[in-house]
Amino acid sequence: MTSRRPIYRDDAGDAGRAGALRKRATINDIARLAGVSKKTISRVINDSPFVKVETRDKIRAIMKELGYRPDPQARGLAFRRSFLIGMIYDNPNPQYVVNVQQGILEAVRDSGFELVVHPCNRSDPGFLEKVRSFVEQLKLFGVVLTPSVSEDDDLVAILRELDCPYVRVASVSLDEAERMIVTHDSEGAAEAARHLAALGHSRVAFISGPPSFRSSYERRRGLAEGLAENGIALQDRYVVEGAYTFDSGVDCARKLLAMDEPPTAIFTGNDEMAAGVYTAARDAGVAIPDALSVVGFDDSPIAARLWPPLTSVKLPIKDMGRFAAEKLIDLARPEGERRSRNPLVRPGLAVRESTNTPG
Amino acid sequence: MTSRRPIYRDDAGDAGRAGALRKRATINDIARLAGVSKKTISRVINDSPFVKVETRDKIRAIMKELGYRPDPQARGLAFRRSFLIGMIYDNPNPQYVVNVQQGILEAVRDSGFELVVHPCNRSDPGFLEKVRSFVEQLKLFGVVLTPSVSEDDDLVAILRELDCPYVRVASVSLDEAERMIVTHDSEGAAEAARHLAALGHSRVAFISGPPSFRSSYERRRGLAEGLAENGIALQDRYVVEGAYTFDSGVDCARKLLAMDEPPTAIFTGNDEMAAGVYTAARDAGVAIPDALSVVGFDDSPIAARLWPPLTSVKLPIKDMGRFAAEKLIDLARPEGERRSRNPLVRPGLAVRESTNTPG
DNA sequence: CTGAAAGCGCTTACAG
DNA sequence: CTGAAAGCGCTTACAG
Repeated sequence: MTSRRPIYRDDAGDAGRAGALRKRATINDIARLAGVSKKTISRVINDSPFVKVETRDKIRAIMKELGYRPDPQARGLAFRRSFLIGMIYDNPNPQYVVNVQQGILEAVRDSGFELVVHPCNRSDPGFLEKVRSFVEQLKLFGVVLTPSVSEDDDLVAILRELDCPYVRVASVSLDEAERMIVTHDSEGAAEAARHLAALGHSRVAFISGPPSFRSSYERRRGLAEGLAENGIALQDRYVVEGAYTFDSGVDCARKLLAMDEPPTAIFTGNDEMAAGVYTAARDAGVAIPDALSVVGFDDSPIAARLWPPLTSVKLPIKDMGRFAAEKLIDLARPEGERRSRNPLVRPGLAVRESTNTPG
Repeated sequence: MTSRRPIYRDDAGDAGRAGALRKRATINDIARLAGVSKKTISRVINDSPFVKVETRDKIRAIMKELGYRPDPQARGLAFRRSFLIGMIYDNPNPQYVVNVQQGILEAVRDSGFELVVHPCNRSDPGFLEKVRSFVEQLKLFGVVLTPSVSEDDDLVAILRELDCPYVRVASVSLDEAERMIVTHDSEGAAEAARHLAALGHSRVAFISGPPSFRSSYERRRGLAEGLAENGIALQDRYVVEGAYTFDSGVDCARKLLAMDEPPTAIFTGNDEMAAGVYTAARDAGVAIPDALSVVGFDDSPIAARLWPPLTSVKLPIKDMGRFAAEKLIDLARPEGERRSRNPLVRPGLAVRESTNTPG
């Protein structure tokens, strides 16, 4: 490659090359060619109805011919708003993060928007100010918030103050419908409970995520409700607090398995912790699923790669990201023209081989 | 939250509140307060040496007091370049993607740059034009390229043509040193080979990634060299082509295990395929590590969660991302002031429990 | 339906 | 070392 560099240098000098370094057309070029003012071009760019149809079509043709596309930076400066969508997250699970990103990117494709990612740390005392600065500096068009930052009302207050549109992804509704993607975690957990109850389990344990995540509470609630439907109580002694990490899963499972009357099934707040349960069970000589049933949450790639393959509650994470970004873009339309769809996000249960009748 | 909304509305009207919706200071405000022209402010912003020290300090103090920070959009428009760094990738492995992102974000923190992510599909015929459009529209400050897009010379040609700085992350050097982060994959593979040779394996197989990835070739080459050092040949019949996916790992391993004289050890191009080998081995009743040793590549989280825990070649992926972004930012400095570090990226071997002497 | 003027918040090119 | 003018490529507010 190195040797080729001069070639591009030369190309740069060659004004005859197709658009190589020839400057891109601007709104002024289009205006001149169309014989109208640049304000009219601006109207066409922004889909204003106040342009004669012939004028509009003529301008569009010229734009197309020159491959003209308005400069987002210049528009942004004049609009006082960029065309960037931010994803703000503080999530220990990378798989979750990429999936949401993929969803947002699908929604954003060919829309003229781009995605800026902004991880953060809620326990950092400067957290709120850093997010404020990020949003303010970039004059973000809007942001997508995922758990647990989506549950932070102080953060949301700042976004409102900055007049920055946002959509929150969370396990329960925390805001107006047009600003929420609700994931109904409790329903997924309830389904896991029904599955275990149907197999005959009554000593069911729960390893929760950290209390700073609303999902920890919702997943527990769903489990308790699903069990209750079948006349089974979720006993406090069978509920232990993990941290959504592999290691915490190992620790919690060790405690549960060391009990005098250990549970016959463990439901974990996510798959990472379920993987930890596998390790603890192996160390304790407890066979899955014959001596112990395990159900995870997320249905992440690891679920199918564990042995035995893990039964897990599945959330359409990528879709959630896409829906969130679509809502955000929708928020930009004049109120009358909003599509205002409220896509259904429902958890399901991916049943594999980690559950069986109680040993 | 909904009920609180009016509160912020009211706040907005309260000009007394600390900076709530008060407009942020601009270069003009600073100039007025400092009693100098905005050009001088601009000089301070851009660290020009042509400002009297007292003037500079006074201006800095005023900036600090008002919490002034120049508007990147306006600077970008004048500079004809944004302060956004792009990450362009086409990678089947989400874990790799997040790790590189994390590294870039570490480098970018507090630097005034932000990260825009741009996944793409190299097999899409419009691939090159889409990337061109992305870079051109956003007037990216620079881009980080990861495999396999980092190996695409046509893409690089476009970036040069657009005068967009870039840094390539790849398994071998493909460009000038200041534009490369070389990961030396072959060395990692050689180390895996030495480990297997030391255990006494001579029938060693390789499941490669797709040929469109340079790493597929480099990892094979390293394996062959490491074995050769120990007088062992990598036999063609033991080399099969996978696709860096779990399923391809299963398929390839099935073939290998069905041979008349199956290998006693399998080295895979990544951990995902190693997980596939585990599944195929279990189905075939082949015990790991006693009847079959397995070594993966990437040392991704899954490696430690498989059973038995997987021995794997470890690449400092996050560091690679950070180094790449640091180089990119460095490229912006005047040639004399570049720090021009060339950080060492070397693979290592994380030895776990998936390897043993040949059964 | 259309346009001339002013402005968004910065920098470049030139002059002193 | 410093500044007045012009410009980056768009939009807003106003006028017609």
